[in-house]
Amino acid sequence: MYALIDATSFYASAEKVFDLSIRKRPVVVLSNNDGCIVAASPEVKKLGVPKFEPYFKLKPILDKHNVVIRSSNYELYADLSDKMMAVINRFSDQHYVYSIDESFLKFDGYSDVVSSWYEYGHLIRRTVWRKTKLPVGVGFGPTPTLAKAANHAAKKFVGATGVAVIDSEKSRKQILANMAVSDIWGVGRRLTKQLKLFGIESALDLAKQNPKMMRKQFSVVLERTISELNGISCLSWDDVKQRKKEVFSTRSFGERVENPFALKASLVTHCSIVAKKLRKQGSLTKRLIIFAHSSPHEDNYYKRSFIQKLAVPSNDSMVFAKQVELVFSQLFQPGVRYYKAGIGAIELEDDMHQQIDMFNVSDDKPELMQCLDTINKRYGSSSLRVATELQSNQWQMKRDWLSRRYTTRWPEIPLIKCQ
DNA sequence: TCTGGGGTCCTAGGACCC
DNA sequence: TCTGGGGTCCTAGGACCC
Repeated sequence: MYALIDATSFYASAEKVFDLSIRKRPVVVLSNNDGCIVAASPEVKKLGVPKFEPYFKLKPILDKHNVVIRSSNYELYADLSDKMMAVINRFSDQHYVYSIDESFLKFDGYSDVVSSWYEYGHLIRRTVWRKTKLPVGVGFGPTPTLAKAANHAAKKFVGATGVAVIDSEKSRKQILANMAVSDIWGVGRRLTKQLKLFGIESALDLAKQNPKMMRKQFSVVLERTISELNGISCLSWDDVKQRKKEVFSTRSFGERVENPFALKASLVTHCSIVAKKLRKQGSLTKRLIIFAHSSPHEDNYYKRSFIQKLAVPSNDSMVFAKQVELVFSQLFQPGVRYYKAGIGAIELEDDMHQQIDMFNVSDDKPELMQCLDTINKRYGSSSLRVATELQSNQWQMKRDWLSRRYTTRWPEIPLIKCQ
């Protein structure tokens, strides 16, 4: 049995944890740079505000309903996420954190201990709420895809209680019949449109299709989804937990950047972020993508990108930074109003199975990186940095409605006023 | 006044080679 | 008589997710 647990409108709910004055009010959270709406509390969803639309387009509606606006406070969300995951972790010996607000639990041999999954789900919900003041939904199913579907039912169906279980043919059919195909994990806009041509509207319609035929017509991915919907596990636990095959760090700028120091500082910062992610999952990269471009919404769109092959696979921040240094004079074009830049690591390898280099040309300093990670983990992620990152901060993002970082900064700790 | 997220994976198509 | 393969690598763009 699998469970999928996720927080309801996580960012918006996270904003409400320490700010009681907005607990009952409609709240939206904007993406980096206050660009788009990325989270909306249930009160806002009722107004029909679409997600991922630019904020400035929806401002009139939001103002009209007196909606609270917040910038992404990623430091706060990441910390609350850690706390939430720590609580969820108690409920199974197999736990995989799938995203900042979602995680899978797997239960092998729990049937003797758990008499009712439904009750168990509510126990999880209550415990997470008591410990973190975050509302979560819990879905159980025999495959990851069905657990996802149950989670959807737990939150969206009429009379939903926050927990739903698929543990019989009856419950499976009932939930899938009431679910649109577009709500299935892995079925997006395009596929929905194509499936409609086949008369496939509900999740159950899709589940009834012949997997082999659908593979021919569409893809292996859809074949797997169909099997999963029928309770046949295709995504093994290891698949779900698979290492990333590529890792990126990109950011658009708060204001257009024309200063080369600012552009370089941003790229080197992305190097550090990517390298850290690689070290965390135990990977090395053979190739690095380095890119920067102007706004695609403006005239004279300018984009350059470089693919750098590394002599020896690496996950060293300094080695990556050196690659930026190598291409920078070709990358930077004076007069271009840069809008966004980033770094990507592609062609990843396992760092445990590396061939030793005969000529020892590697510049990697694993001990230094380990030391850097340890210090940054203990004293905050920006304690120790590559000097180039600090040459300019003119590329930082815009965050006009940032809340306090209640749990990670002493000066911003919540205050309780006593009368 | 002007404003438009971030991450990962897959696929189609072209270049190039034998 | 008329016809013409298959593999690898690279890249851009798109699909999908949150």
